[in-house]
Amino acid sequence: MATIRDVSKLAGVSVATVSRVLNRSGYVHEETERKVLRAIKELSYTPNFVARSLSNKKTSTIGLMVPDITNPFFPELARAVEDVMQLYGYTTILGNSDESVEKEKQYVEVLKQRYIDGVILASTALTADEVHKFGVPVVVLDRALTSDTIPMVTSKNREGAREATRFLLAQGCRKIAHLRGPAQLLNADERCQGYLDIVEQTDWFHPGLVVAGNYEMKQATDATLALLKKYPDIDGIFAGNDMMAIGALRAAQILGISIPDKLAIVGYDGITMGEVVYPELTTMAQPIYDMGALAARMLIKMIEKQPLDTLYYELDVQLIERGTTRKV
Amino acid sequence: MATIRDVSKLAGVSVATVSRVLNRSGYVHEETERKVLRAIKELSYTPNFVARSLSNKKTSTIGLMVPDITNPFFPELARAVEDVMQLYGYTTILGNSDESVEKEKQYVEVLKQRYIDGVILASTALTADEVHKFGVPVVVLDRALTSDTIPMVTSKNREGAREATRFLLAQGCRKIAHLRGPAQLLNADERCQGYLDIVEQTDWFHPGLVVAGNYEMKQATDATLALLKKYPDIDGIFAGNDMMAIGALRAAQILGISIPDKLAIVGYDGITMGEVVYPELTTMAQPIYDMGALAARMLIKMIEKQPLDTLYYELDVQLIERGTTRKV
DNA sequence: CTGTTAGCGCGTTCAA
DNA sequence: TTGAACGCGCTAACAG
Repeated sequence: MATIRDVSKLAGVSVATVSRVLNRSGYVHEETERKVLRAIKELSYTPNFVARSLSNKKTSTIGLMVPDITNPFFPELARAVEDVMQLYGYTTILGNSDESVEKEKQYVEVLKQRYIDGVILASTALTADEVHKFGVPVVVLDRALTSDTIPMVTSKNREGAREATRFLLAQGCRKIAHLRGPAQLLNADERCQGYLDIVEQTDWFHPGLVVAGNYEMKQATDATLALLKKYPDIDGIFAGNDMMAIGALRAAQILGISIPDKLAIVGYDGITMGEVVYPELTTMAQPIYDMGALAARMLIKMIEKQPLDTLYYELDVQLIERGTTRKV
Repeated sequence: MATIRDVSKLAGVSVATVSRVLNRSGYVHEETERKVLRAIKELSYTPNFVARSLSNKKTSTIGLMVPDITNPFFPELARAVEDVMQLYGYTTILGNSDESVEKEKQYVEVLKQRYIDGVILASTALTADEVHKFGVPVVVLDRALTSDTIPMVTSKNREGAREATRFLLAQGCRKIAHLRGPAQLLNADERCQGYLDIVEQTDWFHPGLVVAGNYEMKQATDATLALLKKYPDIDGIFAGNDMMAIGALRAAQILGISIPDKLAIVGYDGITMGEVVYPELTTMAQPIYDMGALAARMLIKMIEKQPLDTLYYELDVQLIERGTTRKV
């Protein structure tokens, strides 16, 4: 690998000059620039990022922490982040935290040793304080922590949940249950709240219609089986995420309940899996890709010290009507 | 951030000595070591990887190139790679190539600038020659290129396809079709070959039973719709991957063909999506996680200049019987 | 406009 | 067993 020194010799100039044309910093005579460029081409020189990083303290590398890339919500997010980063000349390091606060902190430490420029935390369980201590630019994605100083992007969980529930009502459902997500997660709370906003005042509502879940399919299947056994007159289910909605669908299929005629189901997320089940899942879709891309853009701005016009983005969600609800 | 110099001052020794205890290289008096360790702790010093990399030419970072992390086969692979890398103190950079040879090459160049230690290429379209030119350790995963000098891990595609087809036969299927993968991919060829090995000599076989596909669901649905219309007596389908198998299942559902009674389906891969459809997909499962983990281990060995006992691993596949085939 | 030189933080001879 | 000093490749003053 040729170095900047080789180039400077071949071009008959100093390394500083080469550095200048490389970084478009400072003045360089046109003629000189041409010579340098020619030398660069001839040696097929490419600057060494590590050396540059050492003096710069900038690596053009960011970290993306997800709970588990295997969880169907995150690949699309990761894709979006990577796409944008790539576009701006950044490289992205992937980390799985398994929802463990410890692993997450530890990972960030490792990344800091490597002079990482910034971090995107998807679905973190960290507190705002802990995040501040990192000392590197951070954007938080999805399951937000509560803070008005940390840049964040989410979707309109509560409003989306309301809309989904209203939709079920409009479909003619007269007893709607909710499979809620894990208690520690803010977004699970918000979605549950949205559901309650709509149904709490109805004459048929009672707390037994809200069932605890963990965002996973298997558990949701079992829970739904039990739920439908106890309350056979339930004719609508709003699930806190798509995986649980699919779990509910599975339960209905096991019980031979016809979907969507006897039971309508609406999920939340808009992951691809909703399209492979049959009937296909009606869902309140988050703009997953957009969320990732936006977070990436925000982070880049922070890294490059540009001002953020908004610190907190709450993106719109959109109902996608498919087979698990009736056409109206 | 404290530097090695700060530590050396506090401990009253030279930076060389600190370096020695840090890397367990050379002799250090026990007493001296204690002093150094104490200073390190006191300053909560942690070595700067970038500086270390510059003199080392080693970054403890590897690149993982996948066609698209959004494709359900790859998250599990990525997870495995990341887990192992993490375990050995490496960090992994994720890249999506979109199957483009150009993007892939370009990405590797970027990574080389960053002194990446090695690369795992999942499903590459590069030739052996091109890979050699990289000049960094490489392990190729999944859709192998043909070369006996590049370390590689795959699964027993041909044998697995045979077994899957035989299984369908044993189920009593009397006319089995095959949805094959893209022509450029070696593994698609191998799986198709395996299918042919079994059925070519039967009296019912004819080339019309092999249908071209692209490993995607939508196209497989359409293809299957057409296929079943043309040959209504098909009672078994072996798909080149799970997504196409799910597409076939969807086609059957649309046509109201009862699965598995009238039509049995077997996929290939063992991705999680096979478990969310109903009936659940019978599939010839690859040990995806193991493949990723193995590739990661191989790469680490190469990086650390340890000898590889085997250059080419072909892991066993395993039939997972689920709902799209009858119980025998 | 251009060159010299001092860091960036750490590893590694080479002497002592 | 320890320390001084140079090199890794590049950026950024500071002089000219």
